[in-house]
Amino acid sequence: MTEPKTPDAGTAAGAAKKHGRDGKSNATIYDIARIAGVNASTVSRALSKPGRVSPKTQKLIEDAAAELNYHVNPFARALPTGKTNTFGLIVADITNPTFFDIIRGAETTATDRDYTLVLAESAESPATELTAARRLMATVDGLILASPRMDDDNIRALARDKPVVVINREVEGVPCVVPDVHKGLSEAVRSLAGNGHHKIAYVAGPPESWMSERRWEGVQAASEWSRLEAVRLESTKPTVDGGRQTARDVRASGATAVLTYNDLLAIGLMQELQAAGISVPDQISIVGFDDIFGADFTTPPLTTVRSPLGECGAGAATRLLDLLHGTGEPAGTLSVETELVLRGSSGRMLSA
Amino acid sequence: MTEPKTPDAGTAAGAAKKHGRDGKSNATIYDIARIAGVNASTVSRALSKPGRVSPKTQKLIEDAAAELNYHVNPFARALPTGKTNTFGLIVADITNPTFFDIIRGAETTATDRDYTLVLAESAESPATELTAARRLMATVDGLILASPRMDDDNIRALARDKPVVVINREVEGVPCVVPDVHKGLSEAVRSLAGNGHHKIAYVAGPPESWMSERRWEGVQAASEWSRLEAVRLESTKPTVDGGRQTARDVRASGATAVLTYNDLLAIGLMQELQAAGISVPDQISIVGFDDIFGADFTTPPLTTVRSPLGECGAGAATRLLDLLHGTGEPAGTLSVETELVLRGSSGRMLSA
DNA sequence: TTGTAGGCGTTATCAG
DNA sequence: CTGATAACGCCTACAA
Repeated sequence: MTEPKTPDAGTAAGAAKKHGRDGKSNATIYDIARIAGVNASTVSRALSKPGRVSPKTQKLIEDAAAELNYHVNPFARALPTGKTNTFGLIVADITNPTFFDIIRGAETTATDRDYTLVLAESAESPATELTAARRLMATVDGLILASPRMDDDNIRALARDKPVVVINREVEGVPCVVPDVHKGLSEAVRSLAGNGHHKIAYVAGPPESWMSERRWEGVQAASEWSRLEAVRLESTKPTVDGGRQTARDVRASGATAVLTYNDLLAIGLMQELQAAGISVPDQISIVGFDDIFGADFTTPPLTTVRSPLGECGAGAATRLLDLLHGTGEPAGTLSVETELVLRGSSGRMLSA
Repeated sequence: MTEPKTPDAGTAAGAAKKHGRDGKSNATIYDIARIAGVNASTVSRALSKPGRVSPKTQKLIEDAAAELNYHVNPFARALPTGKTNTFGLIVADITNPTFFDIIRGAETTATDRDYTLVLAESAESPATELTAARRLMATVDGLILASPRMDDDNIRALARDKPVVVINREVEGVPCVVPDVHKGLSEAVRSLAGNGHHKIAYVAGPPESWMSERRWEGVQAASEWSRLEAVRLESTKPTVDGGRQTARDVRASGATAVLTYNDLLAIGLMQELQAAGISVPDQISIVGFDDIFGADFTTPPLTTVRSPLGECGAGAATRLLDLLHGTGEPAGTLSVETELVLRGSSGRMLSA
């Protein structure tokens, strides 16, 4: 407006240069202190807990900080306090789309509350999981375990160290977020019964899966209530491929409707059945579990019991952050509702 | 063997107790030093760079460390060195399954090489992206940007600070990992031409997407070569829903085959077209891009140009780690191959 | 080979 | 309200 300025006047680089910083290393509270003419500890106070410093020095310091483009060094901060504003999420299998939504939910609420998410996976191995957990424990303020495969004792041991929240499984003494199968499952079974089915099959997931057992129990309970016969079938792995492989057993079982441990199994099963010329749902009804991404891509689109995975991720993160901030229950299970999503893969049998 | 020991003798807790640690705070190199009867700096040496200490003291120290169940404090280590054994990955949209393979690839190679992956997303916003990047820069050794939306200059600025690798986009002076559209796209167009199509449409992605432009160029080039007419259509967002909304324009365009910026668009488009009673591929062929999870769930399964997303993630991570370790080129693009995955959604028109 | 001493950037505890 | 000063746990010259 008046006089020409040097090219970088007023910029952070300019300020840094002006104040003798080499621009490579970052500004520290000492640099700010020097410019603002106060002590470094005052700067620390002003920048961490606002209000404990006089308004004018506060402003002085903030200006200097802005000028230097100052950012706290998280490590230096973590050293005395132990806080990192970071939490870990360990999922059983990054490959499994079930976890996509969980990751998303957790990441979103993390950044919303100014936390950073660190991600790791266990590849379905209890040992790998424990290793990953131990590793993360050193760097994070808390940990979320999604469908953990390690045993309860290990989880409790971790939880003694730092806040831990478990998703998709109940562990005594540890805060958990678990979809309650009851509602969704009874809706599903009732729907099936209403469509004239008498015998249904449940295709189970991995034996280590806590949730698979809960779902089987739910199927049994609901079947009993609706006076249906329920049989249990095993699967090799909870994937599309695993689903394909169960087609044989499903047909042999004589069930006219099948519920699967998860959507992947359902999709594989449906593919295999259709390939064998069996019409879904005219000859057999299929109901999945979770409502993962892509469940509605199939023809017919998959009927499924939706687990609010995103909610679980977000809920667990919220729970953890509350724990970290002193609020929130130290333990207990947060139950989230499941619901039937009725699409095309289930319905009435076509009478031959 | 000789005398009765206390119940927890030999355990970490026992050792900690025996040596006066309260079991809450973690053991430090000083604790080890005391037990091993050496100086803390010797412990530091023994534990970080093996070989710079005599075999016997080395063993002494290692035993003490094991006894105390010692783990380095990453922050304390990071403070003097600046190294965190951590790198960041920022994806444009956690919602988009395209990125899950990338995340998986990066996570896997990260843990393989004993690094930890920190995840963040930009929600397709250049500003959010930059904020996230800045935030991560403070805590990580390097950064991977998957389909970044911010401009080249910002990326280069970040890259001046710490190693940065870009996926799905080319930025001058920054190491990149980019799928080369050429091969896959020419295969696709040739296949279409071979099936008697004369006019094809390209449904573009977001204007900020560098990759969308490359794909359009690729479509044009391949079309020219095969003497096809190519028209470009815009989309609102690169999602299933966005795909549905383009159905109208696609029909109006008069094209008999359409390539889309990504699979999500293709799936949405196919759903909408089929809902309108148009048969795929009998009346119109659809080819997606990427081959995301679920692309083969549709009926007919989606023909698509596969981008090796997992490879990109892994490649970028490897590249980054090499950079971090002094090996590897400082810049230049690593090109990975695309290929046509011929499934059911493309083919010959059914002559009316 | 090993010990000594200083520093990395913040926070916290005291005085003043 | 603000200024010294001592941790926090580890690394790294430098010296012995």
